Amino acid sequence: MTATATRSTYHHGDLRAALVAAANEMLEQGEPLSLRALARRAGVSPTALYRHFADKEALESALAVRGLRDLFTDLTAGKAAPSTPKDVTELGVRYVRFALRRPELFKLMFGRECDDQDDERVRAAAALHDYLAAVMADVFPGSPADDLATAGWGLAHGLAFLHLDGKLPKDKPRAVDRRVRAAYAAILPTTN
Amino acid sequence: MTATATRSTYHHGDLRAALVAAANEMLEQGEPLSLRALARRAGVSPTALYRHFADKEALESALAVRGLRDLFTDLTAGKAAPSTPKDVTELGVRYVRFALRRPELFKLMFGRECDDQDDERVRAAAALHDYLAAVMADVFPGSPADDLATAGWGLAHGLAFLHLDGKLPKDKPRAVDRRVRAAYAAILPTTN
DNA sequence: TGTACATCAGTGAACGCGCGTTCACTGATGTAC
DNA sequence: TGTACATCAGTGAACGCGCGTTCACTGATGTAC
Repeated sequence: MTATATRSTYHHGDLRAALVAAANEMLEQGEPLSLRALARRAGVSPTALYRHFADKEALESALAVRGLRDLFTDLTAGKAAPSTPKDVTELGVRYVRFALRRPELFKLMFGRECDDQDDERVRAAAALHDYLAAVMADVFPGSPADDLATAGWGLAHGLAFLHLDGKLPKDKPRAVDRRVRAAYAAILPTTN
Repeated sequence: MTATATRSTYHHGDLRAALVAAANEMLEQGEPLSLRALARRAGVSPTALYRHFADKEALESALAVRGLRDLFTDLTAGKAAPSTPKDVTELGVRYVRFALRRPELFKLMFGRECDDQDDERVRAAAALHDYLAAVMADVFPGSPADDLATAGWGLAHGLAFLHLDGKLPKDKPRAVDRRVRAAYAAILPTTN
């Protein structure tokens, strides 16, 4: 199933999957995404990509969808539904961790106007947003859930980008976690 | 004093200032910054820029410094020192407005690892950060001012980018203001 | 006041680069009879 | 079971693009005597 399975055949086997995997590797290593570089990494001619993606934007959209789903999974995995302000804080911590672990993917997902023609992408983004709003409504009943969700998301997003772009120090992951927790603690209602 | 004052002379008069102004125009119009496009807009050969800036990064740094100072001015202008949570909220509103009014400049200032060799730039960024921390210490005495400043900044920054990148609707400026206010109101301690 | 000359601020052509994309193609695969 | 042929998934060369930057240059300016 891996890229090596059908190695040395002219036909690749599952080039599309291999391309997505290679693109993710590049993004995780902080390399900017270029089709030519991607083809090089996948050991294939630049033209071959066009068998599987209409153009660069289509590839990026596919990656963004995958990223949105991964983020959603990261946020929801392994925990019961968040029910306390502390749980909300941990959501923020995970959000920032994701951004720092996969910086270029994160920028690809969020750091540009997105292609709203892509249904899958719209749905993946909406799922994320709805989930956050639902959590907030649960944790802070009575408050306007939408405003809280916007605030909670905005804070996580801002902290993520400030770290990503070197405006807050990101050298030590533990220190980043601590800073995120402190920020949420300083600000969330009923937390202190 | 404007670019037209010494028009049609071989020597420009004040090309450096004209370049910075033209670059600001480009950024405000959402055009990506390229030296060649900038030269075109300034009506000058691409080589001429190198009389005034060592390279592209130097130009960008100069623009970022200017942007940081403008933002600082925007935040502090026309008001007494902020003293209430409401004042803090207005700071956030102004921050987001700045980002939406000058999107490319904002991304230039914040949306990348910056050149910390540039003393002016480091100082301008520090001034901003110190100011926010001081305001927070004033408005919320007793709370850990640094954490609050990080949170307040992070929230403004996140809301700015979410709007900028189309994750929150930015069509109507008034609606954006309202959304920012609501987010701060939902979250700031002692505000509600 | 006029001239010689250094300096300064531009020009125009050219460089090499990596990019996304298109073109005409060919080798491998699968299917119908 | 074997063969003919359509289809599919790649290749390799080439396109035009805008970019940042360098080079050798020239026209304008200012200064010393």
